[in-house]
Amino acid sequence: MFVPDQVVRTILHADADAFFASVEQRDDPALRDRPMVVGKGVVMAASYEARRHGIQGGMNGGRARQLCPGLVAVSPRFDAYVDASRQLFEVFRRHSPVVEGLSMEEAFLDVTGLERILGTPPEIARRLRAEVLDEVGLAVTVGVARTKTLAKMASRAAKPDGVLVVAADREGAFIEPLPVESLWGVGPSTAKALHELGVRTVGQIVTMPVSALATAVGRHAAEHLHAVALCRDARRVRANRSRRSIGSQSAFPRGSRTPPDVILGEVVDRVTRRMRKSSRIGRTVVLRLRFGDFKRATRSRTLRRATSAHATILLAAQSLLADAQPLIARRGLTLVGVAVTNIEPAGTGEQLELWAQRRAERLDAAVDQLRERFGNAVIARTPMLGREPRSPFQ
DNA sequence: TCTGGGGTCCTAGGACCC
DNA sequence: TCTGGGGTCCTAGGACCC
Repeated sequence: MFVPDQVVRTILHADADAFFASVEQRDDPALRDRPMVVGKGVVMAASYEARRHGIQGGMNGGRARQLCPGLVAVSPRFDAYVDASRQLFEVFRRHSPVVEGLSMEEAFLDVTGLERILGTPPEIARRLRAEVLDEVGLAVTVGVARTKTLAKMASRAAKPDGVLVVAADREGAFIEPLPVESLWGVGPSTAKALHELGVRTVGQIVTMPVSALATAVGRHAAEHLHAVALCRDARRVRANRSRRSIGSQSAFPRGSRTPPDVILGEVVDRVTRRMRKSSRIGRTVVLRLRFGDFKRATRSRTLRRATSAHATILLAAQSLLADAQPLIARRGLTLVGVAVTNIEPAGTGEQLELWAQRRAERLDAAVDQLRERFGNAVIARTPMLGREPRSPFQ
């Protein structure tokens, strides 16, 4: 017999405010209380002082300077953000055994049943914020509610540097007046489709039959929207979610002099390095392209077995790029990316392979050093275990 | 002012199998 | 031999998020 989950859960959504920008302001007092952004070409993060001038993430740097002439732009320091993120999650994990990270700077925490150990949810939220500020030096906003969607929207509404608890009997009052585009998961396209139905607020979604919503946004999205607008969202906080893909991409101006296959090599290098570092292998290679008109296309190929070998993944990516050559010749190319999906942890056999690859990399580096010292003529590489790579395709 | 880099999830059609 | 239902896998595209 189906037994519904009757437990009323309490979920926290904790989100560091303007993360990259706040780390920069924390580390450089000269940047504090000033409109500043991280990223010189494109705004990757904007401080709240910059946001007051209308500057947003993703915006072009020139436009941002136009909006705020005194704007300071700094280059990103990813190592510092990775470090801050690690500290942030250490604090999160002290406040709940079930922490689901959504990005470097935000997570859901399931605090159901922790009242006698850690206190009431508002108390947990207050202490979590105080500890992050004290230990990491960053402001975190926390939303508390019964479901993920409500917790996420509560923290959004409480930003910056705030807490919002949505009590079970206040859920409708909180969510219904909000515009549809404030719903987590509703972007420009879905918002437009809803507006065309005359639906502007979350409350209005409830008044629409699901079938009418479905004609505009598809059945699955319609059912999801309807449920979420009624504050029904049974998704649990899931700890230990493993990643589904590892990718990298590189954008360049149209007509760039560097040939695409050179860029492809660099991109594959970054991807396979990260795969090996995290002991993951993957089976599907996805080539991402963006053309001169900024429209996008993907091409993918699934290999016989999962791998993280640079040569295999490069070969697959090169062959996909060759297939797309007619398209590229016609439309021009402005971005090349490679993602590997169907990711799994490397098993014993693959661990050996990874070990061999790392050894080969070290050997290559040693050979390069010798060549530098003694010149090319002296050093000859004998092919090791001279096995020709077989076609990776099915 | 032409728009970075890293991800997730869903859809839909075709191939293939039982 | 034909038809149908149900399932999985692969490929391509799109929406959305930080």
